Amino acid sequence: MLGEARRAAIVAMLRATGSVTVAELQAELGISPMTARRDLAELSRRGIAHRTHGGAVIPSIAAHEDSFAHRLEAETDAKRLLADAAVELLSPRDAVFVDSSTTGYFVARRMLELGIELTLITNSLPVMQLVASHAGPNVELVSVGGLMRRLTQSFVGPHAIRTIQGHFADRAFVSVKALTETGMMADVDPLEAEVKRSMIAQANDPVLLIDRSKLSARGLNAIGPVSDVSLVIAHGVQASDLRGVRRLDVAVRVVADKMTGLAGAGPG
Amino acid sequence: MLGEARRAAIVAMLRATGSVTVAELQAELGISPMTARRDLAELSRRGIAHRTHGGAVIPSIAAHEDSFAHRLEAETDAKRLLADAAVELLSPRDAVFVDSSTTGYFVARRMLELGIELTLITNSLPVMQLVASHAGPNVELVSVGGLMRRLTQSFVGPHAIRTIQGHFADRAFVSVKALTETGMMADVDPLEAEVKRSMIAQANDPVLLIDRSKLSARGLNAIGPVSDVSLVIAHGVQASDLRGVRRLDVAVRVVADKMTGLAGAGPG
DNA sequence: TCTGTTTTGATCGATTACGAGCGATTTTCG
DNA sequence: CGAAAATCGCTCGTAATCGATCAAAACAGA
Repeated sequence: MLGEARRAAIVAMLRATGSVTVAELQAELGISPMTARRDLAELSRRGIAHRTHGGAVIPSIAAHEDSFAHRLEAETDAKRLLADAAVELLSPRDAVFVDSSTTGYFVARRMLELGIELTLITNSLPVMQLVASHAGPNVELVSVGGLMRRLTQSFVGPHAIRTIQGHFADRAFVSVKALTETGMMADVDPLEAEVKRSMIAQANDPVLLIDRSKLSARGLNAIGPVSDVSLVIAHGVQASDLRGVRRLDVAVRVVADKMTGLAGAGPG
Repeated sequence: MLGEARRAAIVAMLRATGSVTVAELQAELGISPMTARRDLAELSRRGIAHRTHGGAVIPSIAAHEDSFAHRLEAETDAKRLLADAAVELLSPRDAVFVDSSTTGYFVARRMLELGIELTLITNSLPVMQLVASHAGPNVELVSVGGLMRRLTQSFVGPHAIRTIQGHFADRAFVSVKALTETGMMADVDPLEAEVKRSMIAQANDPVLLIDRSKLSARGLNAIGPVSDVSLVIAHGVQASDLRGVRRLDVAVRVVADKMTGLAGAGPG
């Protein structure tokens, strides 16, 4: 039996029941456990199967990879540091845009912890929940309306844009999926990209927050040149990663881990 | 059984009933209590489940226990009956306004329980949370934006109005604080009243849901005559209470408690 | 046939999942 | 409020699984 045909059979079994075990493959296809593992590894690499101990499941079962809850777990320290740096910029009674990134969620949480009096404008449902349940009475919340995106728990679309354009804010805290070498900000979802673009446009001092994980991903939908923001706060990136930012002469602040040195490279 | 498949099964049980216990998992899946606990801990880490003593619940239910439970506990039976009657009016693919009343919350929950495919347009944060965590993929959610009112966990103001006016819906389910003898609907908060008025205006078949508790209160801010809605569904009211409604010749359906005979037919 | 490449199978130390024991904690109930 | 019951989760032993590595087999081209 040809390798590719065998893998196709494995895919068929996966689709049928939602999962396969190595032992099943051994019995069903007459192959050794090692070959079964190699095939599953290959299918996992292609994104067709999600490898687990003893076998594999179809990705949709374990697809929470990109869900909000799962993203919260990744790079938590970095986001906390970014949030700390971000809230330092705030003054009482500021109006602030916060987007639907997990980094934005951390920023909002830090704001509430410090009890700063301000107005929050967001398209993120988790941020709304946060404010509704944890905020003191001196925090105003404005929700951007629109259609809900399940994956990111956020609201997008024309109504969201119109509401954003109806507000002027002192600052915006935005995080993007990708930052190219030419200094373009981009995101995977076009509607989400539009929201971020509008927030940046409607804020006096838009701030871009990025950590290392953001630089590898490729975003397809351009948001705009990084020169649209007045400050970039970064964590865990190398100088070469910020080439595009430097080229456009945007102020950068790099936050460092706790004890290892201090923040504040570059103008800013 | 594969670990991930087992956890997927747990998630399915959670979604079906809203909660699971360790003992249930032990019986249903044939696993040890320790494994059940480990799975629940993992799902909790992913944000899919909220751990409790003896088992776990869906996160949003836990969240509501703090903020919303108090109002929800009042007149629960009445609201459930109203909700049952309300969802009977729905057809697949309807677009529906739901306001920020607790009755509206019950209606939304009943819709999701029945898995009806529809588009929900709401200004209620709890309803949004409900849809975000409980709804299947065939439910669309549109959030009305605007300023958050802490007391009712809802969004109001000009941006909310504009978003509502940008939509036409098949139905609207609205509950009001007061219904006068002359047939005027009213509410205590002017902004909230404005939202309800807009929802009624933008729906083909607006429906007013009222229980006895609504008739005693006095609302200061007029919403409009009850003749603006095409149907009133009431519970626990006496004929005299509905004088204003009858005067304006609006269709009324009175839902009765379980076994005591129904007005307007239909299963209660 | 010979030789080089690719695929498959077997070995084995390391890793991981699972279940049982048990003291600590929480809940229930008198 | 105190005691009993249930639940929790830490720890450890066992069993299954994993994947790196190397050898055998299948295959291709000269």
